[in-house]
Amino acid sequence: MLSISYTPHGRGERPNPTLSASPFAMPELPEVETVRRGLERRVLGRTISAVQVEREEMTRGGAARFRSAIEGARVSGLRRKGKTLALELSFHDSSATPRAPACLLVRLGMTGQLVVLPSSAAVLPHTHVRFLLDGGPDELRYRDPRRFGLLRCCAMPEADKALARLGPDALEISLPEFEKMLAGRRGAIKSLLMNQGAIAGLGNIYADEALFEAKIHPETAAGRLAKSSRVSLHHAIQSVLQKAVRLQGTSFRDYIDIEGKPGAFAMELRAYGRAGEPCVRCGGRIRRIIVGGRSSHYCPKCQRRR
DNA sequence: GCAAGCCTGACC
DNA sequence: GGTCAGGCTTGC
Repeated sequence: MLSISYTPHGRGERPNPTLSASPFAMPELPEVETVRRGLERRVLGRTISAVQVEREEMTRGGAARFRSAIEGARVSGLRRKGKTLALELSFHDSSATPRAPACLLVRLGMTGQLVVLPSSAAVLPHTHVRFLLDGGPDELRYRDPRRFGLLRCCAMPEADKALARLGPDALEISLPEFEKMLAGRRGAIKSLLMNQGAIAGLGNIYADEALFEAKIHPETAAGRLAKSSRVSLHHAIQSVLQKAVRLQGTSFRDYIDIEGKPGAFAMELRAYGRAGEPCVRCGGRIRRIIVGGRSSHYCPKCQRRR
């Protein structure tokens, strides 16, 4: 089994105790970055010779249009902003009507997976689109049991516009940008971190982890964070995401290796999903509350409200 | 019935 | 600029 990408459940890896409550690790920025790197190795520079749409509504705008917009394209670039992947498509056909560069935007939602497999491999349930590469022998498949994901093929300017609607990437945002983003915001910091238009890439899991690292209560008004808290939160976001990018890379390698090492998926979550457990820092009890309609996990003792 | 990410619409 | 609720889907 050759998977170029992030897949929540590999074959042969042991379930990770810290994730046992929620079997699917949601694709947030680190998982999407892992997918991007995998695609860079396996798909960049290759030509999508045919597209097979198994489920029309995944393509927005219709299967026929989707197919004709992509077939014959070479994957000339792979970008990521936040949790959105952009496959840049170029055409070098000799036809009378040359086609302008286009872009395939992919959002994995909750359970989306992009996988490169031999075309002969069994097609798993919930596989919605298959992209045949260079006329075979393998293909890129999009699979998404819950179908919260999005595939959209559009012209380049339109794709840029869509990406511009996202806030700065959470791995790239500078401290001044981050502070500007916080300024004047009266809502809960947790909600703001999950607002993709403000900062792109954080989901529920890493938002909780970053707030835990920075010792900030999730309901703190974003614009009222002290300078020291702004600095430590900015730093926590970067370090939590960087660590996760490293670990997902590891999990990916172990996934293709059937003998994957135990703990391959061990993203050590210190707050998320640990309600009722002792805080690893102070021994307090991790609490779960709802902030902005989302479950939030924090330590009431070391993440004090201010 | 709940959880996830993201959208939309209602409302202040 | 905010919040809140509802809807989508599936597996636990």
